[in-house]
Amino acid sequence: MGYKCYNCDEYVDVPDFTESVSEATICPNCNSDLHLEIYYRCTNCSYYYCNSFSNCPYCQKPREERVKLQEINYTQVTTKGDYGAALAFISEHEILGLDTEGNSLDPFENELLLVQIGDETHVYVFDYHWYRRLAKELFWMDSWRLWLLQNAKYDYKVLKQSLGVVLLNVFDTFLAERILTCGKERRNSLKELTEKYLQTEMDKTIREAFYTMTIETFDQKVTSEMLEYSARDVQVLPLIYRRQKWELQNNELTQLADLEFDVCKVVAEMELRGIYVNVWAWREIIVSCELQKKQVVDEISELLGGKSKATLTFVFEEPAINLNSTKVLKQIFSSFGITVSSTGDAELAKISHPLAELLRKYRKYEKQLSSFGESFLAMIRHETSRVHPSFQQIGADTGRFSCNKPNLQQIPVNEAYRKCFCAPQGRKIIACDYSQQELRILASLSGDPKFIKFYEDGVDLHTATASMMFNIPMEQVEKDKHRKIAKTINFGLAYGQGAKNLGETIGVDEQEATRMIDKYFAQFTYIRDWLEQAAVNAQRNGYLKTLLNRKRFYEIPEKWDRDYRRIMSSIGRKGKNTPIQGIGVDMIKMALVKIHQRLQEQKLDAFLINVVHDEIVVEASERDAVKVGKIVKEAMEEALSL
DNA sequence: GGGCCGAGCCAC
DNA sequence: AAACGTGGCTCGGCCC
Repeated sequence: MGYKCYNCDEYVDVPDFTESVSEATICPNCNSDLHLEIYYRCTNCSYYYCNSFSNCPYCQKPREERVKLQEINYTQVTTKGDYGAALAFISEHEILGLDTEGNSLDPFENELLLVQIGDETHVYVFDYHWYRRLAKELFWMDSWRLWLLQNAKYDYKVLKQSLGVVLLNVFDTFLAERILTCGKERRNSLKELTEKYLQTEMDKTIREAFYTMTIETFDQKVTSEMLEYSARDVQVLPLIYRRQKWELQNNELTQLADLEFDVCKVVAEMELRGIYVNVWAWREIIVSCELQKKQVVDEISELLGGKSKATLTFVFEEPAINLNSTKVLKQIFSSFGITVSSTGDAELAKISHPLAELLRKYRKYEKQLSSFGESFLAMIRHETSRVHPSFQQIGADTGRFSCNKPNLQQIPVNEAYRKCFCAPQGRKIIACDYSQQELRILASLSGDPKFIKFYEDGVDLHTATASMMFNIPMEQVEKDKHRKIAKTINFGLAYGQGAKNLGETIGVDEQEATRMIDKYFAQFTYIRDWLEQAAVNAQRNGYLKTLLNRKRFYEIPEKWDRDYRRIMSSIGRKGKNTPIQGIGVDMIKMALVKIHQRLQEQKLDAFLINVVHDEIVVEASERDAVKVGKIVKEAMEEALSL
């Protein structure tokens, strides 16, 4: 690939001119910047080229000029005439941008101030005088209309919460961009999308003015500038949509995008519903934790008190020593003549000193009290008496959800905590998870006949693996010896775990662990080969795909990078894991959509409340619980075949 | 006093 | 030298 310097017309050869090129290259002739980030993609042959060509260098098709934003053309609906014109305009268009403005990002506190609807030619802005009427008279759920939104989850929640309106077909430019660039730097804001696709600057600071307003002060405070910028947010949506749609089609990602857009609505509903927490039971855990923590702290004080002031001066400094500080802990250990590189649990376990043991206990209670203590309860909303977490639908680059405020995907497995997530009076919780989902995916992807047979025969997988590895009959497999090793390897597999780490987990040296791994792979050659091939593909191609074509990019370092080997081996491990995790994601997301649809179709008193990677949680009335359980099970099983 | 980052630890 | 994938939360500690 080559291009001309825009300054001196020198022709420069550049190895790979791709979408991801962002840094400017210097022209060897005149030293001016070549601005590689300005690129065009041929609409005929998909070839990328820079702005020094007026025709595609590959197929000669004339360059398609960048979309120029027209002057913003908007109407604030203030009269019946405006309203009528707006409704007529909307009913004529099957693809429309949609956005809302309010005074809070929290849908429970948000006061809806504006609803903007339109396309690149015209935007109608509805304020509180009109949007309620609009909500009644506009058929939002028209199945023939596609709503374009940036971060549809938010507006879906706001519209449902404020106006009781539900959107049917959505295209989310935020999610579309995430799908197109997964693994690359995240630049998904409307401002960044506008810069990328439309080469236009967008000022988002005006938005902040809405946060200072209420419906009462709206009429006095609103300015034409604010209206104009709210309209601008909608104007750009159809333009961005067209380019993203084209990119999605080219990458065979349309099906995946449609799935994610469906999931988006499910997630919005899930966040609005929230999940019930038994506050009383939760507080019981806190109280018992505090008691036990106090005991441990007392024991530690006693232990440290025995040291003389001379060697432990820092211990007696005010305020009392901070056991949460790793710096202080290291000092304390050194005063006992123990040097530690880390104060993590694995290190502490190796130290045979009463302090280490006490600290491990202290850590446990401290973690429970800080992350899962009163701060968790503070997130319960008084409006619903439930916690309403925020799910990031493609939070991880593998496609997995992430979750925060609170993160319901990291509740301790401890029964006491899990029991707190119960159903309110007269309702039931239904939770289903895939059994050994990722291992089964690996078995299927690799096609390993021995592994698959284990599953078909329904034997205990880890025992069978051990029997095969050590060449002994199943009956002779010892649980704490052979099976434990097999189980650890099975789980470490999908992550690309190495000998050193395996050795530490099962308590043997690195050499011995290497032998174990060799024995394992000697039996399961298909798995060995598949994992190796996945790693190579990731390193060679710079991306990997799942069965639904979900694509994750890897940034391949330059060969001369001094971290080249480290980064490449990391990409290899990610490559082994990504298809496995990613296919798990495809499955659970398909199941979510199916469950949501069927619960609605059958008008059951039930709704989704949580999803934890391979587990789906539904809350249902006692009356419908059995039916709902069946639906969840069936939907999850159907997704298995993808 | 807020932003940022690493350490440590919770989950799958 | 590191060598286990994907996240979020809280804390200490450093910087401005």
